[in-house]
Amino acid sequence: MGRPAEKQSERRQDVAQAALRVIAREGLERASMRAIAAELGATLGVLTHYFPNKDALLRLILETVGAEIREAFDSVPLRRPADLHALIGEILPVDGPRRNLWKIWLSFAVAAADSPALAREHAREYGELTVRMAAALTRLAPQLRANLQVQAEAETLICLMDGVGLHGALMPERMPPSRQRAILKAHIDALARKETASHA
Amino acid sequence: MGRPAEKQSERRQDVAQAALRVIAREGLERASMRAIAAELGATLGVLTHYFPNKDALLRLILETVGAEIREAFDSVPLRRPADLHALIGEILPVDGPRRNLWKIWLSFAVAAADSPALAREHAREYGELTVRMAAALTRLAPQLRANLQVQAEAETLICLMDGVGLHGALMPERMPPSRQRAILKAHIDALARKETASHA
DNA sequence: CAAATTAAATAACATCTGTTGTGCTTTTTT
DNA sequence: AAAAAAGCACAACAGATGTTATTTAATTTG
Repeated sequence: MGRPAEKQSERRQDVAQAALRVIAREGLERASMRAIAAELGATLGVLTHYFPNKDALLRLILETVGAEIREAFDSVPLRRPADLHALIGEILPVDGPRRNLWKIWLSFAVAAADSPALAREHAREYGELTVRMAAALTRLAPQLRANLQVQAEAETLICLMDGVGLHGALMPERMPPSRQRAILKAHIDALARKETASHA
Repeated sequence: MGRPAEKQSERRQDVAQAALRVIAREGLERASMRAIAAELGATLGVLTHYFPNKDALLRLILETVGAEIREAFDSVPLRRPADLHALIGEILPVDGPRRNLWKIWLSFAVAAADSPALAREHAREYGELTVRMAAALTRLAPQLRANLQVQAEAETLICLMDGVGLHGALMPERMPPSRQRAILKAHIDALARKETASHA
């Protein structure tokens, strides 16, 4: 009863999936209504029937991508600090599908800068990711550095992932999967290193 | 004599600056030829006279932004590790102009994913940044961690900056300047901490 | 089975896009 | 001063875009 509870009549998702394929293949700016309809093997009528306008369609796509990222996050059980390696391996753009997901995600991030509606949705998704990351670090806290600031480290980790993901998705030659993993492994290992009590 | 040495007849730069203002204000996708011409207080004739097509104009803009970022990089003398704080303060999206620069930069990063011409220019700029960062760390090496891998740490630092910059530029409420600086300060301080000899 | 709702195709719209061509004015060159 | 070139405005183009009817077919409801 909390949320609007719009009915998601399957076909809406078909449209969203077709749109995702177009965006992944040709970019967000070339994902026109007609291109999406063609990808679906249908006509504009379908799109206009299920969505009041293009913005509504784009919002559903953003939500869909956000859900996929959240699922990837939740699919990894976090018991030991080393499990964070599996988590980042599940999320980073290490293969075609994941590169596409990142590409789309970043497209929306940029587009959201000029669209309040998208920006709201986008900020919400990031909020959920941060909460998840902070929860993960809290759960692992006993096995991490003693004086670790969970909230701050969660944000840092997300920023580092976004930076590596940005390079990995948009410049794969310069930032191949091996280097993506190496960078985040080094950072995570530093979190798990209990000996040093920092400078203070 | 190394580079093509195209003459940059001032007016070309005027066009580029007008385009930059439009992109900063309304986003890359809404930066049409006509919008740029209007911003310049002229007509389409000016643009078509100085540029063979829109792509050439966009490439000049990307190059201009890259030059600004490089200048910011070079404006900070790096003698002590703490100077890195000043460097990141000079580059990160901590105020309006710099947020705009990042927004434009990220727009091009995403657009480059579907435009080979832009991608080449973009990769070149990133190459130069990485070289600069690696050179900076090499210069500071004697005052940093003993077993520090310069190239790897330079890439990590750039990724972290890009991640923080992405959040700072596109979601300023969630990533204000203070937090941007805090995140990078923590990372840089860890590089400068000489005591710990790591795990090996 | 009839009526009503849903699904989808088709066509038309006004607007915006990058590009091209033409002509006028100013500046530079010879 | 004559000739040439550069700078730029203006108009027109073909095509794409989101949106809005209008119609026809399929499905559900009574």
